[in-house]
Amino acid sequence: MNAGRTARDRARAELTHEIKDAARRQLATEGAERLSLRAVSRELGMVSSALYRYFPSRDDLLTALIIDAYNALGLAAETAAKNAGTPREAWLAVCRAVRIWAIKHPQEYALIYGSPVAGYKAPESTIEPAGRVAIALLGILSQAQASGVLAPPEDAPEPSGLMVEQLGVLAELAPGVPLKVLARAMIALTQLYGMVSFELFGQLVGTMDPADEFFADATGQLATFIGID
Amino acid sequence: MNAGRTARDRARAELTHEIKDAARRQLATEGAERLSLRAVSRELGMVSSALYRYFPSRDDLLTALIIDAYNALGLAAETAAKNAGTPREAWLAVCRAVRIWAIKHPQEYALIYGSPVAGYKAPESTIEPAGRVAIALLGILSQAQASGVLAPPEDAPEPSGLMVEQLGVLAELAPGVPLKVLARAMIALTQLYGMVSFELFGQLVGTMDPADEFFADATGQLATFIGID
DNA sequence: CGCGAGTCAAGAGCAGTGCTCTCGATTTAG
DNA sequence: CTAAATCGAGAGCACTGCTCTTGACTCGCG
Repeated sequence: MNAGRTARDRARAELTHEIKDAARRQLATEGAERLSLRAVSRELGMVSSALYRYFPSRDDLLTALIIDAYNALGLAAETAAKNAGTPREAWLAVCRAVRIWAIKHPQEYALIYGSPVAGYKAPESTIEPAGRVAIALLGILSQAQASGVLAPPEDAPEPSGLMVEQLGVLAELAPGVPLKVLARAMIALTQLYGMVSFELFGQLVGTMDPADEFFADATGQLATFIGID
Repeated sequence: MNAGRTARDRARAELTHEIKDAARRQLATEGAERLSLRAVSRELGMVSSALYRYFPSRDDLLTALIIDAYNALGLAAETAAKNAGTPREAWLAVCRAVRIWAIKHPQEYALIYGSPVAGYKAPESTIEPAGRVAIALLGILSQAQASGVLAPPEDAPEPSGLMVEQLGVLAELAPGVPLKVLARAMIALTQLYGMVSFELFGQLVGTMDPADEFFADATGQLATFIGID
């Protein structure tokens, strides 16, 4: 617990949290690039310079929000995976969870999967939370493989060249899953985010919008494409 | 020709072009949200307020850049389609052209396919150039259908419900192409942009980066998935 | 040709931004 | 109890987008 810490430490942690909350509120209404330290400080009734005691720069505040967003999305994905039955249901549930979270938090989704913020360089600390969704999906594949419901399509080409070692990195997180299945999983993963981004960023207005049916169709077809029966 | 116009008109057109060029230069080095009207005006040796005679606001300048970017990408895609042999080669060539253009103009790609700019509402004038790549791909499908090299996979599910009329809009641009092929084409299209965005936005660093082989593999597999032999 | 209307760049100015530094007050730790 | 660390407040700097006014220039109509 935080009982061992001083009053100042607890106050600091609380204020840090309040700052992020206010920033998130402003993020939702104004968007990432209009997020203003001064506006946040105004909302909290403090002076703008005081914020710099908690976040050394605007970019650091953004980094904190980015990490929180990755973790929130990752948690949503992991929860969906845990509460599903068969591997196929779990895969589809994770895809749905990603989309639903994105629709519910469009600005935060844009923050992590949209264009990188102006010259902003993502620090090391973001890459671990950024991988949680992918890891959840790989875990489902691994489980499907173990329970024998993974039917690698014969017509899938065997990866070659550089891809062998690139997919090897993923294979460590999904032991026993054939490389050609992992290659198709990467295709499905990029399709998932392409589809969600298109929907959120208004790219399929006039065609597949609303995208509920298209989304269900696509994730289902790609699950089959991967070999999750 | 512009011979019929006055000296003032020609000067205005030229300056408009120079402003966009300078803005594009700054876009490439600074990113979209750090694009500054004052910096552009400084580079052109004029005063910031003078720019407002040419673009009523920063958003209007961005809109002009967005339209130019859509058109440049669309032109690249159409050129690739024209210079290819078989429909399958044309399809793959368009995919490659999109990726290459995106890599060569990352900030402009981010401008049109990244997160929408802060509260910026895309005007009507952007939707027509935005469709050029999709229309080029649909044209290839139509051509493949006409020349009999389109082999709609039997295992592809028949679209139902709302998707039927949504895909119907696309069907007008690709007459004769079965709806289930169009559904898979939309899957391939969203995958294409998801893959390119992931690569450009640094999302697959540590896994599939560099992405050349993965890109070739994915586009090839999805072309087959659609039924373009 | 001449002159009014339209167009232009320039400048000052407003409200807002991120960020730095200094200053007293408060709290912590030795 | 005292010295050090931390805190919020405030002033200030260099920016930003944008508006309004001013005086000069150019165009086209009569």
